[in-house]
Amino acid sequence: MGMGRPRAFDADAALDRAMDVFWRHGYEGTTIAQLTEAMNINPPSLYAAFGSKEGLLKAALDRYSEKRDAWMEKVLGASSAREVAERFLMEHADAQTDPANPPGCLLVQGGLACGTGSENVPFELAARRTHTEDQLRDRFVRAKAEHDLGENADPVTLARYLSAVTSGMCVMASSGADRTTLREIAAVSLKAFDEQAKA
Amino acid sequence: MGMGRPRAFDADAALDRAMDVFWRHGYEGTTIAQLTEAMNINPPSLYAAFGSKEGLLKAALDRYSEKRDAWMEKVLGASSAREVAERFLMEHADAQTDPANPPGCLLVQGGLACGTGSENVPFELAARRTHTEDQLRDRFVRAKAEHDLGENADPVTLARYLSAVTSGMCVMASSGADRTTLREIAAVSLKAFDEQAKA
DNA sequence: CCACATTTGTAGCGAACACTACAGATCTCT
DNA sequence: AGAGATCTGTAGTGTTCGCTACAAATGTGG
Repeated sequence: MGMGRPRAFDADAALDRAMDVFWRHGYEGTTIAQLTEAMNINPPSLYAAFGSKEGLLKAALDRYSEKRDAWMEKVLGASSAREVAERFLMEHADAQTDPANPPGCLLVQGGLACGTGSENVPFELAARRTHTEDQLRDRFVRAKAEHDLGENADPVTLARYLSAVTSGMCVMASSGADRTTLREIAAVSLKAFDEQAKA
Repeated sequence: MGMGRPRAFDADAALDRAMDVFWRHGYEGTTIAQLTEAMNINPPSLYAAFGSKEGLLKAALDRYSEKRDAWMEKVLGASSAREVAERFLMEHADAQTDPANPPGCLLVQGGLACGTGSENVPFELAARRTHTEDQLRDRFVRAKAEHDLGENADPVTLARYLSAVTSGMCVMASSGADRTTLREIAAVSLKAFDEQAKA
């Protein structure tokens, strides 16, 4: 008995293309048509190889996790906890703005949705988040004028930092983090503020 | 000439219901059917009052911003920058876990999508984020055993904090934050780590 | 060369989506 | 009371979604 016609595309290369699409548009914002076009295959090939749209996402996440684990090994291999933290944060900043990939991280962006016809919704949301950030910044500008903040403290950076932390808390809250957990994060964040504020 | 039949529902109350649905399922994950059921009206009433699904979201965001502005006024009214930061962070922790609302913040959750049939995708993503957090925690447990971290430093809290910051950076990166901005956030975050680590 | 197994492309399936036509109901104003 | 205006509920519209039936194409083993 024969072994059947061989697959005419490279599954790993196709997965990389799919990962990029999911990363850019989120799981729900991605359509099968976008995926098949990016992967250069037809729907039956996709379903034969990955089972379903969700199966394809999981395969893409597995591939993403492989790269991430290799990267984490480098981070965790630092000789001190302090350097682990520094590498983790800085490498994240670089990875999330790497022009070779869509912005952000697949594990967060995958849950976002920017489907066709509602691309301006994320824009609208971002604008309103920025508004809060601006309010904080203005307050810190005033504080600096009142010598309530150090000479080298930057109101823009402080406001951005607080905004980033609360956005991160959002992500964790949506994953089920409880109030105690979020308060602990807030308490630790405040220490960074104290250090930065007296600069 | 007459003024027409009066509206049979309270627009503000309906808006609150819509806000809850958007908050819980994200914009794209929300269907008109879910909205009309929650608002207790029929599609034509929704479209007559708000124009479109996106128009309804904007109206809900406006209503959300009103409440948020009132809340921010309280925060910004603190007498010192330090207390502004503390209130901002702590009130966020509480607001995002307020059982009266869905978890998180509408301005972030609104961009998420948990449509019917893919509720497990956010779950899958969260599990993989937790994996990274666990790797960090284990590394910090080791660091503590090696007296590389203070006696009172909590590996779980430190790992959670770093995870929250990087998730927040994701949200900002997806809104267009550049590398320099993210590195500044990372640098500030590191100061909190230092303070916490020597505890 | 001939069964057999698997992939590929075309074409289209049922379901769900955002949205609306239409007719009857309910108001205000004269 | 009657005319004009707006809302309400029913029942759809066309489109797009994830997914698949089917037949032709392409491989292997006997």
